[in-house]
This record gives sequence, structure tokens and C-alpha cells, in this order.
Amino acid sequence: MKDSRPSPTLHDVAKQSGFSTATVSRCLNSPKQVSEKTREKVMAAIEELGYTPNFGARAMASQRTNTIGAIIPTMENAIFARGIQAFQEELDAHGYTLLVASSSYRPDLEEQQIRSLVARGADALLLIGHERDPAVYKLLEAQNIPVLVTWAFDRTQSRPSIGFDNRLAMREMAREVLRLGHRRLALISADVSSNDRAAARLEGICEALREAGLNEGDLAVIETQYGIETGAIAFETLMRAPTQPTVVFCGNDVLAVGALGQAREMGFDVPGDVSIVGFDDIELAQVAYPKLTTVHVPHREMGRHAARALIDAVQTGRQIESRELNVELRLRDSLGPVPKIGGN
Amino acid sequence: MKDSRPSPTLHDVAKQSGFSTATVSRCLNSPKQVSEKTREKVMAAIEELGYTPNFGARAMASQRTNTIGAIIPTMENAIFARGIQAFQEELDAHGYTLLVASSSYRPDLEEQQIRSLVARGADALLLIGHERDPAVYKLLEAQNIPVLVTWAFDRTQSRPSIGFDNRLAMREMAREVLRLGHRRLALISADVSSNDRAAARLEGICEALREAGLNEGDLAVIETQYGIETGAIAFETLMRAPTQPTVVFCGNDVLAVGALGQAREMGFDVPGDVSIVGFDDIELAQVAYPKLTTVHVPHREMGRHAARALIDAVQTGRQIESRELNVELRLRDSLGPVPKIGGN
DNA sequence: TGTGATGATGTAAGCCCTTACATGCATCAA
DNA sequence: TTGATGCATGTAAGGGCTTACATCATCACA
Repeated sequence: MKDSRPSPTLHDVAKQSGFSTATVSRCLNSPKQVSEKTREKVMAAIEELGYTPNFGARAMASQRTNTIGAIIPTMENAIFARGIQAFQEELDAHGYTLLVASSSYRPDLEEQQIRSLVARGADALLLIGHERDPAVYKLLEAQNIPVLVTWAFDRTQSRPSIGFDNRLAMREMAREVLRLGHRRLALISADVSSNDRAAARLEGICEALREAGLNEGDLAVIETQYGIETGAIAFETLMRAPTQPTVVFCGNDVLAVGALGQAREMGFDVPGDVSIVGFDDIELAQVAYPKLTTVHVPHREMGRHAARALIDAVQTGRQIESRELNVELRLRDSLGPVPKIGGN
Repeated sequence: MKDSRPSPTLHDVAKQSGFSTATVSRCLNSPKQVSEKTREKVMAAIEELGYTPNFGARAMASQRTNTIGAIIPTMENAIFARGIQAFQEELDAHGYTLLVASSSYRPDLEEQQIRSLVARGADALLLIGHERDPAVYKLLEAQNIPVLVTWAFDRTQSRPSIGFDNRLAMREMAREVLRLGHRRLALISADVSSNDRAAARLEGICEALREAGLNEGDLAVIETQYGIETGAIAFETLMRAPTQPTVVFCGNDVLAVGALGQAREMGFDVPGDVSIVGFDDIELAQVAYPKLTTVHVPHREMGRHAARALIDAVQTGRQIESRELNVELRLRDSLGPVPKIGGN
């Protein structure tokens, strides 16, 4: 019901200061066009009334918002935090504002968020991963909104993306693991059907397996949500299975840290009894005990590039150029050679 | 430059479907008022054109946004993540949308974000901690926007808040620490002058110290930013000082995990050589090694209550009632009795 | 057949801004 | 003195939507 002494408008400021709304508007948007005296008076009036311009009206009148939207799967863990932070900083530096929404890894929610951001006038959008309903892309195209996919790079996709090749990255890790003699592998992954990055990582492992002449069936896979707790549970399941793996790949570092904790809980030595590897190299990976072997992703760099690309697209109207970022294995302590005496 | 085939408007949908804009609008906002046949045609037109209502225009015309804003200090660590997530879920359930911004712990940025959210039409605002320029509160009041402070509860403040008493919580922890015989204490904290929660926690320790007849000077304090890495650095500084502490309080769990990692790095046994305690009890605390003794904060509960309170305020126009939440010590493994043989 | 109620739809005002264009005024060169 | 110039300011249109009010067709009932 909100009784609303309504908030002051441009009009109020104009009356209060004795100028026209145009002049007041100019004070805010192009101060150089206004004489200093006038500006002072207007500013005083603004201050006094506690005036804040109405974003919607402004957007409507000027046809731009200087706002860029991003939809990330979750804010609950650190996976996206650093990249988004860098993204935001870069946007800020160029006078743009970031609007974030999180989709909880649910495509339907994501679509809703996309619509919402578009409705709010986002000049451009940052999305995670390629996979989504084509209708969404069509909508965005119809609205002429530049879109950039990140956290993934896939040369088979035509859409612009800035990121890394999840498949190749994980394949490299898998090769290293196989080189160390591991043959009983397991993976704790996000739901592969709704997460193209997870699917690509799985595929990377399978490829390495095939290269080594091994059977894909040798890879035990558990799909679960991302979380420390869920990582722990999945790890326990894996280790209680009749055939224990000697190495557990984790879809990301958060899962890996959960697995690590559970290993300790169950009395397994890592990497003595079982190796655990992660993906992302978030801060956590280095303070985990033992330090986590993982795939380093240049989050901040990705965020920065993404911001620049999107701003450029908004300002010039040109197509965004895709860009692949390099990823590196960080061999730390949680991965070791295959244990001499198999469990089970 | 954005060449812009402009996005379809209500008007376009009206033309396409052969009805008036009013009818189309009604289809969207109160479908019951429209005959089924009409609705179907209109919906088809909407689908075909890929129409999405313009949020700004809608907000302007209807004078409400069903949007609630929140400004948190950072998204980079998990401290606020869980509470905000719960906040968001509860808002969603009531048909409200959350707009989040992060201030990087900088008051000037926070003020800017507040203005931005207000301009975007936020019906209400969630803020962290009481302390900020009175002018900000005045502005919000002038705009008639309900504000709720969280992550803090301070009965000396008149403003509504839902949270816990940071001072009492930390005092309790400090009492426990003192009970265990520790006398050389240290604290790794956020900047006390710009963070009222941090200040309150420090004050809590000091109070316990005084109760025990000890000197406040016995507490070594390092102020730093929140981060795993910064926690590690601060811990190292502390342990390299001429007088080593036997226990290190950390302003939050993130700092504590950093300290824990650094302790391991430096070869200290925790809690054999030195104890470390945190604050917040984020997921991380339980997988850290050793498990972190910390103060448990009911993040999700706080988020939920905050959402309900704010929605209620928006809908009824009534004042929000403050509410204090309980906090508990979680005694785990990282805190032990004072070591027999003091260092140095 | 006329009357009134009911329900579906249309008309148009107004929400708050920006900006193209118009106006007014001081200044300055000729 | 006059006309041209340039700066400061004002006027008013229009951007996309909601909604109070007006209109109109239909139908039940007397």
C-alpha cells in the first residue's frame, strides 16, 4: 500500500531551482553545456530534494541504459565469483553497470532471467556456456542484443565466445593421470545433460581413455550438484563401491574440496590411497590439504576480455570475435602415482 | 551505434493481433479480464514477434517494480552467498525479483549502488550493517523506500535490523578462548573503521579481556581485506612477530582458512602450537583441516526473515520490526588449550 | 420490445525523462 | 550601428506501458 510521498522528479527540481527541466537534465548529462552558476543552483536543489533520476524514464527517453547483464549458474560458490568480479570492474571502468542474476543451473530459470534482463534494458548479455534453447538466441537476436558466451570455447559453435576448451583441458588432465598409471578412474560431475561444460569435460576424459586403448566403461561417473557437501557424499559413494577408483576427477574444485574432506573423514590418505583432482583453480585449491591438483582457468582475464568485447559490441555494433584462452594443469599434491596395492 | 531493428512494442503486438494496446496489456497483467479467444490470438502475436515488455515503461506506468535490491560487500567469497541465496528464494516465492550489487566494502561505491538501485525502482532495500552516511538514510527515507539492515543487530540503533549481535557473539568466543588458558591473543580483522561488524567483533574480544582482568593491549590486531590469501599473509606476520600469539581470532572463516593453510605451510600444528578460530561457519569451515572452530551464523534463516520483512513492509507500508537471531559457538578442532611450552 | 446488467474492448492521459529545435541575449567585427 | 556568432536556456515531442473511463454488444428478464 505504501502511502508514498512520491519521490521528487526532474520537474520538481526544475521548479525548485527556477529552471526548465531541460536545463536540469543537462546539468546531469552534459554539465559543460550549462553555466556554472546555474549548475550550482540546480545541484543544490537536487541535493535538497534528494532527487535521483528515474532509471526507467531515462532509459526510455535515451534508448540506452549503459547496463550489461550477466547470468551465472550460482553465486553460492566461488567458481564464477572471480571472473564476474573482474568483469564488473572492467565494466565500471568504462561507465557501465553490471546486472547479475543467477539461474541455479536451471535452463527455465535462466530463460526467465534473460527475458528479465532484456526487459530491464540490458545493452548486452554475458552467458555461461553455449547450450540453451535456440529460441532464446533468436529472441536476443531479434532484440539486437549482443551476447557473449564465456567459461567455454568451442570452435564448432558459430556464436562468439571467450573462454577455454573444456574438453581439451580435461583431456590433458586425464592424460597426466593415465601417465601416472591410474586405470580405475571415477568422475564426480555436474549433470551432463544440462551443462555443456560438464559434458565437454567428461568427453575429454573419455577421449584420453580411448587414446590409451582403454574402455570408457572403466570410468565411474556420479552426477550431482556442485557443492562441498555433495562432493563429499559422491566421494563416499564412489569409495564404498565394490571397485574403488584410484583417482577421482571432480568437475570443479568445490566438489574436489568436499571429496578431500570426506577422504580424510574415511581415513584415506590422499594421494597415497587415492588421488583427487579438481578443475578451476579457485583460491581454495591452494589452501586445501593436500593442495589440490587442478586445471587453472584464467578467470580474471576471461572476465576482463569479456567486458571489453561486450562494450565494444555495444558501441560499434560490430560482431564480437571469439577468443580462446589458455588453461594449464597445476600439478600440486593431491594427485600421485597409482597406489601399489589396490584397494578392494 | 547499434543499428537496431528496434524491439517490438506493445503497439506492434496490438497491430499484429488486431486488438488495442489496452487489451494486449490486460492479457499480460490480468488475463481474466480478457476472453479466451482474444488471449490466444494476442499470445500468438507476442510469441511471433518475440515481444518482451519494457520494464522501464511498465514501472513508470504502474509505479511499482516488484523488485527488491540488496547490496553486499562482496561476491568474491562465500560469506554472504548463502544468506543472499535464501533471501532470493524467498523473494521469488512471493513474486519479487532480486537485484544485487556489490560494493567491495567501499562506502562510496555502496552509496552509488544504493542510488542506482533506487533509480532502478527498487521497492525496498537490503543492506549489510548499520554504519553509513546519514545522508544515505535520509535519501532513502525521502524516497519512502523501506530499508532493512542485516548481518548485524544492535539494540542501540533505531533502524530496523535482522541479524545477530556481533559483539556478544565474539565475546562468547573470546570467553571460551580465555577459559582454555590463552593469554596471548591476536585478531585478523577487516578494517574496523569502515566495517561496523568487524568493529563490534573486536569490541567483543576486548570486553572479554577486560572481564578477565586482562589488558586490551594483549591483543595484537591486524586489519586486512577479506580473502584466503590475505588471511595467510596476516597470519604469517603475526607468527613472525617477537611475541607469538597462542590463538588467532579471524574476522571470518575465509581469513581463518587462509591462516590455517599458512600455519601448515610454516610447520605449525593447529591447535598444538597455535589455535585458530573463525566466524560465520560457512561450508568451508567443516572441510578445512583441522575443522574450524567458529561462530555459527544462521545465514539462511536470516535471509528468509529479511525477505519476508521487506515484502511485508512494501505491501503494508508498516515499519519493519527488528529481530535478533541466535548465534552459537561451534567448537571443532582448530581451537585447543594453550600450549604448554610457549614459543619465544 | 425495452431495460439494465454484464463483460469485452477501446480511447487517451499520464508516468519521467532526453533531446532536436527554437529562442533570447551578449559579444564582437566591420 | 548592425549583423553575425555563439552560448545559455526553454519548449515540446515522444519513448512503451498501465489503467480509469467510455463504449458497445449481448443477454436475461419483465
